[in-house]
Amino acid sequence: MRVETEKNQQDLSSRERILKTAVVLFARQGFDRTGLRQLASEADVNLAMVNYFFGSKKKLLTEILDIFFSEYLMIARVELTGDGDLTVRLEKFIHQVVYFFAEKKDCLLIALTDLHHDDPEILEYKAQWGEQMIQIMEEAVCDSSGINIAPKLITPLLTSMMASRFLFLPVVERIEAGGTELPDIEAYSKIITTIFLQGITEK
Amino acid sequence: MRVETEKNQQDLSSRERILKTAVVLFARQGFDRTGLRQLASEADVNLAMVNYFFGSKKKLLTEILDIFFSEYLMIARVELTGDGDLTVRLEKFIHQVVYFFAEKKDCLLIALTDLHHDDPEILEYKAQWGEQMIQIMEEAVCDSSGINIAPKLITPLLTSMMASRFLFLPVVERIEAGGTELPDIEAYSKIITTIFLQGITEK
DNA sequence: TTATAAATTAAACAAACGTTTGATTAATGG
DNA sequence: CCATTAATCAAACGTTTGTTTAATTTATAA
Repeated sequence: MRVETEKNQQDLSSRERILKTAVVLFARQGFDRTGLRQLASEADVNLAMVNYFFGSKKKLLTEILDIFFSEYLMIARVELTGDGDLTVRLEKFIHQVVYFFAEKKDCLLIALTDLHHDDPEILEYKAQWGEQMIQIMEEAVCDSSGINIAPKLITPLLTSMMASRFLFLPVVERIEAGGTELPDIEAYSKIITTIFLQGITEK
Repeated sequence: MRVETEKNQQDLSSRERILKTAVVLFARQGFDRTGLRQLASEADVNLAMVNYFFGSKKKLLTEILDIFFSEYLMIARVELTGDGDLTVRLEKFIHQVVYFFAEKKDCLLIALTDLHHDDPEILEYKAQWGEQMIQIMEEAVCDSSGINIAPKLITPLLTSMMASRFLFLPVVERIEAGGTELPDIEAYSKIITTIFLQGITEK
Protein backbone atom coordinates (compact mmCIF):
# COMPACT_ATOMS: atom_id res chain seq x y z
CA MET A 1 0.00 0.00 0.00
CA ARG A 2 2.30 2.74 -1.25
CA VAL A 3 1.49 6.26 -0.17
CA GLU A 4 2.06 7.65 -3.63
CA THR A 5 3.33 6.22 -6.82
CA GLU A 6 7.07 6.28 -7.15
CA LYS A 7 6.71 8.56 -10.15
CA ASN A 8 5.10 11.22 -7.99
CA GLN A 9 7.71 10.99 -5.31
CA GLN A 10 10.95 10.29 -7.08
CA ASP A 11 11.48 13.93 -7.98
CA LEU A 12 11.19 15.02 -4.36
CA SER A 13 14.19 15.11 -2.07
CA SER A 14 14.60 12.33 0.47
CA ARG A 15 13.73 14.74 3.24
CA GLU A 16 10.51 15.80 1.58
CA ARG A 17 9.58 12.22 0.78
CA ILE A 18 9.95 11.26 4.45
CA LEU A 19 7.81 14.23 5.48
CA LYS A 20 5.02 13.50 3.01
CA THR A 21 4.95 9.78 3.76
CA ALA A 22 5.00 10.33 7.51
CA VAL A 23 1.93 12.57 7.36
CA VAL A 24 -0.09 9.90 5.60
CA LEU A 25 1.10 7.02 7.76
CA PHE A 26 0.76 8.87 11.07
CA ALA A 27 -2.80 9.90 10.15
CA ARG A 28 -3.77 6.38 9.07
CA GLN A 29 -2.05 4.28 11.68
CA GLY A 30 -1.18 6.68 14.42
CA PHE A 31 2.25 7.92 15.42
CA ASP A 32 3.08 5.05 17.73
CA ARG A 33 1.90 2.30 15.42
CA THR A 34 4.05 3.57 12.58
CA GLY A 35 7.54 2.11 12.72
CA LEU A 36 10.53 3.84 11.24
CA ARG A 37 11.21 0.80 9.08
CA GLN A 38 7.82 0.99 7.40
CA LEU A 39 8.15 4.74 7.01
CA ALA A 40 11.59 4.45 5.47
CA SER A 41 10.48 1.66 3.19
CA GLU A 42 7.44 3.52 1.85
CA ALA A 43 9.36 6.76 1.49
CA ASP A 44 12.06 4.85 -0.38
CA VAL A 45 14.90 5.92 1.88
CA ASN A 46 17.28 4.14 4.18
CA LEU A 47 16.16 3.58 7.77
CA ALA A 48 18.89 5.81 9.16
CA MET A 49 17.84 8.80 7.07
CA VAL A 50 14.93 9.71 9.36
CA ASN A 51 17.23 10.29 12.29
CA TYR A 52 19.81 11.86 9.99
CA PHE A 53 17.42 14.55 8.76
CA PHE A 54 15.14 15.02 11.75
CA GLY A 55 17.16 13.89 14.76
CA SER A 56 14.44 11.67 16.15
CA LYS A 57 10.98 10.33 15.46
CA LYS A 58 9.42 12.85 17.82
CA LYS A 59 11.17 15.76 16.13
CA LEU A 60 9.74 14.58 12.84
CA LEU A 61 6.27 14.74 14.38
CA THR A 62 6.68 18.27 15.70
CA GLU A 63 8.11 19.44 12.39
CA ILE A 64 4.97 18.18 10.67
CA LEU A 65 2.76 19.93 13.18
CA ASP A 66 4.75 23.17 13.16
CA ILE A 67 3.78 23.68 9.55
CA PHE A 68 0.14 22.86 10.28
CA PHE A 69 -0.28 25.00 13.40
CA SER A 70 1.51 28.04 12.00
CA GLU A 71 -0.78 28.03 8.98
CA TYR A 72 -3.87 27.65 11.17
CA LEU A 73 -2.67 30.54 13.30
CA MET A 74 -2.01 32.67 10.26
CA ILE A 75 -5.53 32.18 8.97
CA ALA A 76 -6.85 33.23 12.37
CA ARG A 77 -4.72 36.37 12.40
CA VAL A 78 -5.66 37.38 8.88
CA GLU A 79 -9.38 36.68 9.07
CA LEU A 80 -10.27 37.45 12.67
CA THR A 81 -8.36 40.62 13.48
CA GLY A 82 -9.68 43.90 12.13
CA ASP A 83 -12.52 46.28 12.70
CA GLY A 84 -15.11 44.86 10.32
CA ASP A 85 -18.36 43.23 11.39
CA LEU A 86 -17.68 40.28 13.67
CA THR A 87 -20.22 38.13 11.88
CA VAL A 88 -18.54 38.70 8.56
CA ARG A 89 -15.11 38.04 10.02
CA LEU A 90 -16.24 34.77 11.57
CA GLU A 91 -17.93 33.75 8.34
CA LYS A 92 -14.72 34.21 6.39
CA PHE A 93 -12.61 32.59 9.12
CA ILE A 94 -14.71 29.45 9.26
CA HIS A 95 -14.75 29.20 5.48
CA GLN A 96 -10.97 29.48 5.28
CA VAL A 97 -10.32 27.05 8.11
CA VAL A 98 -12.73 24.39 6.85
CA TYR A 99 -11.05 24.42 3.45
CA PHE A 100 -7.66 24.37 5.14
CA PHE A 101 -8.68 21.40 7.29
CA ALA A 102 -10.03 19.63 4.22
CA GLU A 103 -6.74 20.09 2.40
CA LYS A 104 -4.61 19.14 5.39
CA LYS A 105 -6.96 16.60 6.94
CA ASP A 106 -4.14 14.18 7.66
CA CYS A 107 -2.26 16.78 9.67
CA LEU A 108 -5.49 17.68 11.46
CA LEU A 109 -6.02 14.09 12.50
CA ILE A 110 -2.45 13.83 13.74
CA ALA A 111 -2.80 17.05 15.72
CA LEU A 112 -6.08 15.95 17.29
CA THR A 113 -5.35 12.31 18.02
CA ASP A 114 -1.62 11.80 18.26
CA LEU A 115 -0.84 14.76 20.45
CA HIS A 116 -3.06 14.02 23.41
CA HIS A 117 -0.55 12.28 25.52
CA ASP A 118 1.16 12.70 28.79
CA ASP A 119 4.58 13.56 27.44
CA PRO A 120 5.45 16.89 29.12
CA GLU A 121 7.51 17.91 26.14
CA ILE A 122 4.57 17.44 23.78
CA LEU A 123 2.12 19.06 26.18
CA GLU A 124 4.20 22.21 26.44
CA TYR A 125 4.55 22.25 22.68
CA LYS A 126 0.77 22.18 22.30
CA ALA A 127 0.27 24.82 24.99
CA GLN A 128 2.51 27.21 23.08
CA TRP A 129 0.31 27.03 20.01
CA GLY A 130 -2.94 26.93 21.97
CA GLU A 131 -2.03 30.05 23.91
CA GLN A 132 -1.55 32.08 20.75
CA MET A 133 -4.84 30.84 19.33
CA ILE A 134 -6.73 31.70 22.49
CA GLN A 135 -5.21 35.18 22.58
CA ILE A 136 -6.34 35.90 19.04
CA MET A 137 -9.81 34.64 19.84
CA GLU A 138 -9.96 36.73 22.98
CA GLU A 139 -8.99 39.99 21.32
CA ALA A 140 -10.82 39.52 18.07
CA VAL A 141 -14.02 37.81 19.19
CA CYS A 142 -14.64 37.92 22.91
CA ASP A 143 -13.44 41.43 23.79
CA SER A 144 -14.67 43.36 20.81
CA SER A 145 -18.26 42.22 20.92
CA GLY A 146 -21.23 41.59 23.12
CA ILE A 147 -20.27 37.93 23.29
CA ASN A 148 -19.45 36.98 26.82
CA ILE A 149 -17.93 33.53 26.56
CA ALA A 150 -14.57 32.51 27.95
CA PRO A 151 -11.96 32.32 25.16
CA LYS A 152 -10.70 29.12 26.73
CA LEU A 153 -14.10 27.63 26.00
CA ILE A 154 -14.92 29.14 22.64
CA THR A 155 -11.57 28.38 21.03
CA PRO A 156 -11.67 24.62 21.54
CA LEU A 157 -15.39 24.63 20.78
CA LEU A 158 -15.14 26.35 17.40
CA THR A 159 -12.11 24.28 16.46
CA SER A 160 -13.97 21.08 17.35
CA MET A 161 -16.97 22.14 15.32
CA MET A 162 -14.90 22.83 12.23
CA ALA A 163 -12.92 19.63 12.70
CA SER A 164 -15.85 17.32 13.49
CA ARG A 165 -16.34 16.23 9.90
CA PHE A 166 -12.74 15.16 9.52
CA LEU A 167 -12.37 13.64 12.95
CA PHE A 168 -15.25 11.27 12.35
CA LEU A 169 -14.88 10.85 8.60
CA PRO A 170 -13.21 7.41 8.70
CA VAL A 171 -16.17 6.07 10.69
CA VAL A 172 -18.95 7.90 8.89
CA GLU A 173 -17.70 6.69 5.54
CA ARG A 174 -18.30 3.12 6.64
CA ILE A 175 -21.89 3.67 7.63
CA GLU A 176 -24.74 3.02 5.25
CA ALA A 177 -27.56 4.23 7.48
CA GLY A 178 -28.65 7.84 7.70
CA GLY A 179 -30.42 8.31 4.37
CA THR A 180 -28.77 11.45 3.13
CA GLU A 181 -25.08 11.58 2.40
CA LEU A 182 -22.50 14.00 3.75
CA PRO A 183 -22.62 17.43 2.10
CA ASP A 184 -19.57 18.74 0.27
CA ILE A 185 -17.04 21.05 1.86
CA GLU A 186 -18.72 24.25 0.71
CA ALA A 187 -22.08 23.22 2.20
CA TYR A 188 -20.37 21.91 5.33
CA SER A 189 -18.60 25.22 5.84
CA LYS A 190 -21.89 27.12 5.55
CA ILE A 191 -23.70 24.82 7.98
CA ILE A 192 -20.99 25.24 10.61
CA THR A 193 -21.13 29.01 10.19
CA THR A 194 -24.92 29.09 10.49
CA ILE A 195 -25.00 26.90 13.58
CA PHE A 196 -22.20 28.79 15.29
CA LEU A 197 -23.85 32.13 14.65
CA GLN A 198 -27.57 31.31 14.80
CA GLY A 199 -27.95 27.74 16.01
CA ILE A 200 -30.04 25.02 14.41
CA THR A 201 -33.45 26.46 15.22
CA GLU A 202 -35.30 28.22 12.45
CA LYS A 203 -35.69 31.93 12.68
CA MET B 1 2.74 7.79 39.82
CA ARG B 2 0.13 5.40 41.12
CA VAL B 3 -3.32 5.59 39.61
CA GLU B 4 -5.00 5.34 42.98
CA THR B 5 -3.79 4.63 46.45
CA GLU B 6 -3.51 0.98 47.26
CA LYS B 7 -6.14 1.46 49.92
CA ASN B 8 -8.68 2.44 47.31
CA GLN B 9 -7.86 -0.42 45.02
CA GLN B 10 -7.00 -3.32 47.25
CA ASP B 11 -10.65 -4.19 47.87
CA LEU B 12 -11.37 -4.45 44.14
CA SER B 13 -10.91 -7.68 42.26
CA SER B 14 -7.84 -8.05 40.06
CA ARG B 15 -10.03 -7.83 36.98
CA GLU B 16 -11.58 -4.57 38.11
CA ARG B 17 -8.23 -3.15 39.11
CA ILE B 18 -6.84 -3.83 35.64
CA LEU B 19 -9.88 -2.19 34.06
CA LYS B 20 -9.73 0.93 36.20
CA THR B 21 -5.98 1.34 35.80
CA ALA B 22 -6.11 0.79 32.07
CA VAL B 23 -8.67 3.57 31.61
CA VAL B 24 -6.43 6.08 33.34
CA LEU B 25 -3.22 4.98 31.64
CA PHE B 26 -4.72 4.73 28.15
CA ALA B 27 -6.20 8.22 28.54
CA ARG B 28 -2.96 9.71 29.80
CA GLN B 29 -0.40 7.98 27.66
CA GLY B 30 -2.38 6.50 24.81
CA PHE B 31 -3.14 2.87 24.13
CA ASP B 32 0.04 2.12 22.24
CA ARG B 33 2.38 3.86 24.65
CA THR B 34 1.02 1.91 27.59
CA GLY B 35 2.83 -1.37 28.00
CA LEU B 36 1.28 -4.35 29.70
CA ARG B 37 4.13 -4.41 32.19
CA GLN B 38 3.41 -0.90 33.40
CA LEU B 39 -0.31 -1.60 33.48
CA ALA B 40 0.16 -4.78 35.48
CA SER B 41 2.56 -3.09 37.85
CA GLU B 42 0.26 -0.14 38.60
CA ALA B 43 -2.78 -2.36 38.91
CA ASP B 44 -0.81 -4.58 41.27
CA VAL B 45 -1.33 -7.78 39.32
CA ASN B 46 0.94 -10.17 37.52
CA LEU B 47 1.75 -9.48 33.90
CA ALA B 48 -0.02 -12.59 32.70
CA MET B 49 -3.31 -11.63 34.32
CA VAL B 50 -4.25 -9.17 31.58
CA ASN B 51 -4.27 -11.85 28.94
CA TYR B 52 -5.80 -14.27 31.39
CA PHE B 53 -8.85 -12.07 32.04
CA PHE B 54 -9.24 -10.24 28.75
CA GLY B 55 -7.59 -12.46 26.16
CA SER B 56 -5.52 -9.69 24.63
CA LYS B 57 -4.63 -6.04 25.00
CA LYS B 58 -7.01 -5.06 22.21
CA LYS B 59 -9.90 -6.92 23.81
CA LEU B 60 -9.24 -5.00 27.00
CA LEU B 61 -9.58 -1.78 25.02
CA THR B 62 -12.87 -2.74 23.41
CA GLU B 63 -14.26 -3.90 26.74
CA ILE B 64 -13.53 -0.45 28.17
CA LEU B 65 -15.20 1.24 25.24
CA ASP B 66 -18.20 -1.09 25.18
CA ILE B 67 -19.22 0.20 28.58
CA PHE B 68 -18.70 3.79 27.49
CA PHE B 69 -20.50 3.62 24.16
CA SER B 70 -23.48 1.68 25.45
CA GLU B 71 -24.06 4.26 28.15
CA TYR B 72 -23.75 7.11 25.66
CA LEU B 73 -26.24 5.36 23.42
CA MET B 74 -28.63 4.77 26.30
CA ILE B 75 -28.65 8.46 27.17
CA ALA B 76 -29.44 9.28 23.57
CA ARG B 77 -32.32 6.82 23.46
CA VAL B 78 -33.81 7.99 26.73
CA GLU B 79 -33.47 11.72 26.19
CA LEU B 80 -33.92 12.15 22.46
CA THR B 81 -36.76 9.80 21.55
CA GLY B 82 -40.28 10.87 22.43
CA ASP B 83 -42.88 13.35 21.29
CA GLY B 84 -41.98 16.31 23.47
CA ASP B 85 -40.62 19.59 22.20
CA LEU B 86 -37.37 19.02 20.30
CA THR B 87 -35.73 21.97 22.00
CA VAL B 88 -36.49 20.58 25.43
CA ARG B 89 -35.32 17.12 24.45
CA LEU B 90 -32.03 18.46 23.11
CA GLU B 91 -31.56 20.57 26.20
CA LYS B 92 -31.90 17.55 28.45
CA PHE B 93 -29.79 15.37 26.17
CA ILE B 94 -26.88 17.81 26.09
CA HIS B 95 -27.05 18.26 29.85
CA GLN B 96 -26.96 14.52 30.47
CA VAL B 97 -24.17 13.85 27.99
CA VAL B 98 -21.95 16.68 29.23
CA TYR B 99 -22.19 15.37 32.76
CA PHE B 100 -21.59 11.85 31.50
CA PHE B 101 -18.52 12.98 29.55
CA ALA B 102 -17.26 14.85 32.60
CA GLU B 103 -17.57 11.74 34.74
CA LYS B 104 -16.05 9.45 32.13
CA LYS B 105 -13.64 11.90 30.58
CA ASP B 106 -10.85 9.32 30.44
CA CYS B 107 -13.00 6.96 28.41
CA LEU B 108 -14.05 9.83 26.18
CA LEU B 109 -10.43 10.67 25.45
CA ILE B 110 -9.67 7.04 24.66
CA ALA B 111 -12.66 6.81 22.35
CA LEU B 112 -11.73 10.00 20.52
CA THR B 113 -7.98 9.64 20.25
CA ASP B 114 -7.04 5.99 20.50
CA LEU B 115 -9.63 4.66 18.12
CA HIS B 116 -8.77 6.65 15.03
CA HIS B 117 -6.54 4.16 13.41
CA ASP B 118 -6.41 2.06 10.37
CA ASP B 119 -7.08 -1.28 12.01
CA PRO B 120 -10.09 -2.68 10.11
CA GLU B 121 -11.24 -4.53 13.20
CA ILE B 122 -11.34 -1.33 15.24
CA LEU B 123 -12.91 0.64 12.41
CA GLU B 124 -15.78 -1.80 12.06
CA TYR B 125 -16.23 -1.74 15.81
CA LYS B 126 -16.60 2.02 15.78
CA ALA B 127 -18.94 1.93 12.79
CA GLN B 128 -21.29 -0.38 14.69
CA TRP B 129 -21.70 2.14 17.48
CA GLY B 130 -21.72 5.16 15.18
CA GLU B 131 -24.47 3.69 13.05
CA GLN B 132 -26.80 3.31 16.02
CA MET B 133 -26.08 6.85 17.17
CA ILE B 134 -26.75 8.29 13.73
CA GLN B 135 -30.03 6.38 13.48
CA ILE B 136 -31.25 7.78 16.77
CA MET B 137 -30.29 11.27 15.70
CA GLU B 138 -32.01 10.88 12.36
CA GLU B 139 -35.31 9.70 13.79
CA ALA B 140 -35.38 11.90 16.86
CA VAL B 141 -33.91 15.12 15.55
CA CYS B 142 -33.67 15.32 11.78
CA ASP B 143 -36.91 13.65 10.70
CA SER B 144 -39.30 14.98 13.33
CA SER B 145 -38.52 18.65 12.88
CA GLY B 146 -37.97 21.41 10.43
CA ILE B 147 -34.23 20.87 10.73
CA ASN B 148 -32.81 19.81 7.44
CA ILE B 149 -29.27 18.73 8.23
CA ALA B 150 -27.76 15.37 7.34
CA PRO B 151 -27.61 13.11 10.42
CA LYS B 152 -24.13 12.08 9.33
CA LEU B 153 -23.11 15.69 9.82
CA ILE B 154 -25.08 16.66 12.89
CA THR B 155 -24.15 13.60 14.95
CA PRO B 156 -20.38 14.09 14.81
CA LEU B 157 -20.87 17.84 15.13
CA LEU B 158 -22.92 17.74 18.31
CA THR B 159 -20.68 15.09 19.81
CA SER B 160 -17.62 17.20 19.03
CA MET B 161 -19.21 20.25 20.59
CA MET B 162 -20.02 18.45 23.81
CA ALA B 163 -16.60 16.81 23.90
CA SER B 164 -14.54 19.89 23.01
CA ARG B 165 -13.94 20.89 26.62
CA PHE B 166 -12.54 17.49 27.52
CA LEU B 167 -10.61 16.94 24.33
CA PHE B 168 -8.62 20.13 24.85
CA LEU B 169 -8.60 20.19 28.63
CA PRO B 170 -5.02 18.93 29.10
CA VAL B 171 -3.77 21.80 26.93
CA VAL B 172 -6.08 24.52 28.21
CA GLU B 173 -5.14 23.76 31.79
CA ARG B 174 -1.54 24.66 31.01
CA ILE B 175 -2.36 28.05 29.56
CA GLU B 176 -2.29 31.17 31.69
CA ALA B 177 -3.48 33.61 29.05
CA GLY B 178 -7.14 34.26 28.31
CA GLY B 179 -8.15 36.25 31.37
CA THR B 180 -11.26 34.40 32.40
CA GLU B 181 -11.08 30.81 33.51
CA LEU B 182 -13.05 27.84 32.24
CA PRO B 183 -16.64 27.74 33.49
CA ASP B 184 -17.83 24.78 35.52
CA ILE B 185 -19.66 21.83 34.02
CA GLU B 186 -23.13 23.26 34.61
CA ALA B 187 -22.30 26.53 32.86
CA TYR B 188 -20.47 24.67 30.10
CA SER B 189 -23.49 22.48 29.47
CA LYS B 190 -25.75 25.55 29.19
CA ILE B 191 -23.40 27.34 26.82
CA ILE B 192 -23.21 24.34 24.48
CA THR B 193 -27.01 24.09 24.50
CA THR B 194 -27.45 27.80 23.76
CA ILE B 195 -24.95 27.81 20.93
CA PHE B 196 -26.31 24.65 19.37
CA LEU B 197 -29.87 25.97 19.47
CA GLN B 198 -29.43 29.72 18.99
CA GLY B 199 -25.80 30.38 18.11
CA ILE B 200 -23.50 32.92 19.72
CA THR B 201 -25.20 36.04 18.39
CA GLU B 202 -27.48 37.92 20.76
CA LYS B 203 -31.15 37.88 20.07
C1' DT C 1 41.79 17.15 -9.76
C1' DT C 2 41.51 17.44 -5.03
C1' DA C 3 39.68 18.42 -0.56
C1' DT C 4 35.51 18.96 2.07
C1' DA C 5 30.98 18.22 3.13
C1' DA C 6 26.54 15.89 2.44
C1' DA C 7 24.05 11.88 1.70
C1' DT C 8 23.37 7.01 1.85
C1' DT C 9 24.13 2.42 3.32
C1' DA C 10 24.16 -2.19 6.01
C1' DA C 11 24.68 -3.80 10.42
C1' DA C 12 24.23 -3.90 15.08
C1' DC C 13 22.61 -2.10 19.63
C1' DA C 14 19.94 -2.67 23.94
C1' DA C 15 15.29 -2.19 25.37
C1' DA C 16 10.55 -3.03 25.21
C1' DC C 17 6.78 -5.25 23.18
C1' DG C 18 2.45 -8.75 23.51
C1' DT C 19 1.86 -13.36 24.36
C1' DT C 20 2.45 -18.13 26.07
C1' DT C 21 3.81 -21.78 29.07
C1' DG C 22 3.96 -24.74 33.01
C1' DA C 23 4.18 -24.85 37.79
C1' DT C 24 2.15 -23.31 42.09
C1' DT C 25 -1.17 -21.45 45.31
C1' DA C 26 -6.02 -20.24 46.64
C1' DA C 27 -10.71 -20.96 46.54
C1' DT C 28 -14.83 -23.69 45.80
C1' DG C 29 -18.25 -27.41 45.99
C1' DG C 30 -19.37 -32.37 46.79
C1' DC D 1 -11.14 -34.12 53.11
C1' DC D 2 -10.78 -34.45 48.56
C1' DA D 3 -11.31 -33.11 43.76
C1' DT D 4 -11.79 -29.48 40.69
C1' DT D 5 -11.65 -25.07 39.10
C1' DA D 6 -9.86 -20.38 39.39
C1' DA D 7 -6.22 -17.39 40.17
C1' DT D 8 -1.43 -16.12 40.49
C1' DC D 9 3.27 -16.45 39.48
C1' DA D 10 8.16 -16.31 37.37
C1' DA D 11 10.29 -17.14 33.24
C1' DA D 12 10.91 -17.26 28.63
C1' DC D 13 9.18 -16.88 23.77
C1' DG D 14 10.26 -14.53 19.23
C1' DT D 15 9.51 -9.75 17.33
C1' DT D 16 9.84 -5.26 16.86
C1' DT D 17 11.15 -0.89 18.47
C1' DG D 18 14.11 3.76 18.01
C1' DT D 19 18.71 4.87 17.71
C1' DT D 20 23.68 4.67 16.71
C1' DT D 21 27.90 3.52 14.36
C1' DA D 22 31.26 3.28 10.92
C1' DA D 23 32.07 2.68 6.24
C1' DT D 24 30.98 4.13 1.63
C1' DT D 25 29.13 6.74 -2.10
C1' DT D 26 27.71 11.14 -4.03
C1' DA D 27 27.82 16.01 -4.50
C1' DT D 28 29.96 20.55 -3.86
C1' DA D 29 33.51 23.99 -4.08
C1' DA D 30 38.35 25.40 -4.37
